[in-house]
Amino acid sequence: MKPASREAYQLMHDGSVVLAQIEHNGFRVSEAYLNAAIEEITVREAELTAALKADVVWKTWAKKYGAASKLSSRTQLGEIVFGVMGHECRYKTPTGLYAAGEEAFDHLDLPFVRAYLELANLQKTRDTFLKGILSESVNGYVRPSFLLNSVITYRSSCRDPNLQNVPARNQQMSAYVRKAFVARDGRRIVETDFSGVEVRVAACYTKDPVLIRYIEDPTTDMHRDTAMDMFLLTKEQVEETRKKTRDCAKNMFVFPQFYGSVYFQCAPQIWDAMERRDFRAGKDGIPLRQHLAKKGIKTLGDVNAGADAVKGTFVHLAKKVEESMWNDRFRVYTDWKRRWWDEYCSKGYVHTLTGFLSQGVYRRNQVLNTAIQGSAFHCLLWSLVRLQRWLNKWKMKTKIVGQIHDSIVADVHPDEFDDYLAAVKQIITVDLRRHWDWIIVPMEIEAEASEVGGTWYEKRGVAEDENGRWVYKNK
DNA sequence: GCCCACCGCGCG
DNA sequence: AAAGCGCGCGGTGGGC
Repeated sequence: MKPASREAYQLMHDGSVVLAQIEHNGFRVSEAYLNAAIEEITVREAELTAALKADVVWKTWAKKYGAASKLSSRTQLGEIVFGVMGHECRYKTPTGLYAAGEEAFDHLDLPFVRAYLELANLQKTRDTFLKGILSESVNGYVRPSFLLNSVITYRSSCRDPNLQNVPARNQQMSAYVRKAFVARDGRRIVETDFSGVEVRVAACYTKDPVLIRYIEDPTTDMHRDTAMDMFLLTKEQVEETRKKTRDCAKNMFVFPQFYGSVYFQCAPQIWDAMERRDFRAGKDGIPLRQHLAKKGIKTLGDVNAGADAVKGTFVHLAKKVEESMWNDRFRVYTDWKRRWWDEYCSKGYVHTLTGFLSQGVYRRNQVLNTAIQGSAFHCLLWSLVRLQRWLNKWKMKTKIVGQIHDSIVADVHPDEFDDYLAAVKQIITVDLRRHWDWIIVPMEIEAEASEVGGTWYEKRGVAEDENGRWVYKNK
């Protein structure tokens, strides 16, 4: 860890102080709720376990492992499904075992495995999250440790409990866990996020004009454009199926590509998602795989090592999309990647825009990512320091209770609600840009809030009305 | 009983 | 041929 400028050191110092304040504040949790939820899952676990053990697959399992049979063993699951039952194995672990994570079964349609994964998900919910939070609760508050000195990119980490991996994407999991986090009496949970801060910071490093345009012009959308290329759809067809096609392009292609993934890794997951989640060519369109078939793309194609992408396969299309993304659309970004990597190779280190030194042995993708990830977090950290000082200055009742890489969670007093959100907005969209002149794109926030006395699960989007009041968005 | 590497999976 | 960034946590399986 090396803050290489006085300013960088100051940020670590001030950041440590504000994170300590957040730890001291603590996040309120409901122990009664946690106990009830744990109990509920345990009942469902028994039912699901019984159903699995009545399945014919379990007979096969017992034949192979006998008394050593263990339903919770992924190693055994992989051996049964791929080894004994002989289903096609697409992924191996680095040590040569059958990979048995969820994506290893994406191409299969086995009821036993579906039920197995549902059970595993419930157990994760209970054992990692609900029990983990409960065991850290003291008098109804958890006080996680935020670390600023442990992460290679100069981000923070969080532990005991980790507030930075609380379920959000899966509805059931999210509901189970986030309902445990409650506002203090008479307060509202408020969460404010930087929108797309890593992409914005990447634009600051690379100065790619196309990326900057995507950020500045709200009528453009790089994920939509990528979905059009990837699925051979019109803009309207993508918009009509936005939640599926556009978000798939975003999460399974664009983001992985920014992290340094490659087409033959992205393609299989997208190909499976298309079928599994019933993607269509427009609102009342035909299934996407049929649509692609009409355009001459009938199969996934060979994604194994050394395979050539054959024309007329989806892998080939993904390869073309990748080439146009990096050689054409984001040409300047690509040039930056080459220069950044060359600089690291010749000097053995790089400096971040926020004044930190990244030195050590890195792979290419790590070097390209480290500075961007760190600087993006430093935008949040600097804002957090400013926000806490503002709360102190005006002796506000509101307390910051957590931080999740690019978002701030607070227990906000209703009297302070509008002022608090106005302050966050001012700090992030105006003050931050004044403080760092390397920020050459706008910064924006999104805000969500619960009702008074609500939970972290109940938060809904809020926006500023013409009178400066922050109200719930449509419905 | 403890330690450790590996794996899978939650988040940004 | 290539092989997605950064974390924390719990379980398995092997070893002592």
